[in-house]
Amino acid sequence: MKIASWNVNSLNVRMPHLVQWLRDAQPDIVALQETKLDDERFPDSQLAELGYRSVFCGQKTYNGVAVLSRLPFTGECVTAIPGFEDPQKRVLAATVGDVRIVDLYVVNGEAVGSAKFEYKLRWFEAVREWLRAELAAHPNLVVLGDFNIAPDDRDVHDPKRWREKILCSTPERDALRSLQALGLHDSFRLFNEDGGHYSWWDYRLAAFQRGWGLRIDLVLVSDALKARTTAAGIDLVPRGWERPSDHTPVWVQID
DNA sequence: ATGGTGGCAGAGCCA
Repeated sequence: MKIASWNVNSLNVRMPHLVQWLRDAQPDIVALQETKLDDERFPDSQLAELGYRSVFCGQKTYNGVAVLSRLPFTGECVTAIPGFEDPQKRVLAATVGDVRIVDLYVVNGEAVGSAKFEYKLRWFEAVREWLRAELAAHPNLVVLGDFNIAPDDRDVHDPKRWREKILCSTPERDALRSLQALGLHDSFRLFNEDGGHYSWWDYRLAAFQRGWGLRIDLVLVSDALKARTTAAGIDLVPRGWERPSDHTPVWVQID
C-alpha cells in the first residue's frame, strides 16, 4: 500500500496537478493539506471518477485537509482535535482497512516568539495528546502531512541561515521529538540518513532551482507499521511542473 | 536589513 502526503496550496489551482500525479504515482491513499476549499466545493465526484473516495474538512481561503483512498473508508472520521477549541481546519483522521490515517496541517508559526508561534506549540501539544489516544486505539497508525518543522539540520539547505528560525527552532524540534517519543518513526529516515532531501521550497528567489529547500513534510509510522514499511521517498517531479505548489509529494510503501 | 512569490480576493492576510 502506497500512502502519500501533499500540501497542494489550493486544490482549485492544483487539481490538474493532482490528477496527473495520481495517474503517474498510483498512490493508494493521499493526504492533502491547504485545500482552501469549503466542503460544498470539494471535487469528490471528479476524484471518484479516478477511483478515489474522499473525506475532507475544509474552509475557504485558508487551511483545509482531505484524505483520498482507493479502498473504502471504515470506522470513525475525526475532523477536530478533541478538547481543543480551534476554528482552523487542520486535522483529519480516517481509517482504511487496518490502518488509521491522521492528516495534519501543522500551524506555520510565522516567527519564533510571535503569538502564532505560541499557538503552534499549544496546538502541537494538543495533537500529541490526541495521538496518544489514537495510538492506543489504533496500533497501525500513520501520521502524515505538512509538519512545518524540519526535524534536524540535515533537513535544511543552509542550517546557519535557518538557525533558531521558524520551522527549525529548538522548541519546535523538541515538540516534534516529544510526539515521536509516543512511538512514531520518520519513515524517510528508515531508508535514508543523508542530508539534502527536501519537500518544500519557497516561491521566492527561485529557491527550487537553487536547491534551497527544507524537509518539512513527513510520514510518521507507528512501531507496528514500521515493521511493514518497505520504502519511503520524496517525489520531486511535481515541484518542477508549471505553476506548482511550493510543496512536493512525500510517500511511504507499507506491505 | 529587507524583500522576493503565490493564493485568495479584491486590500491585506497568510505562508
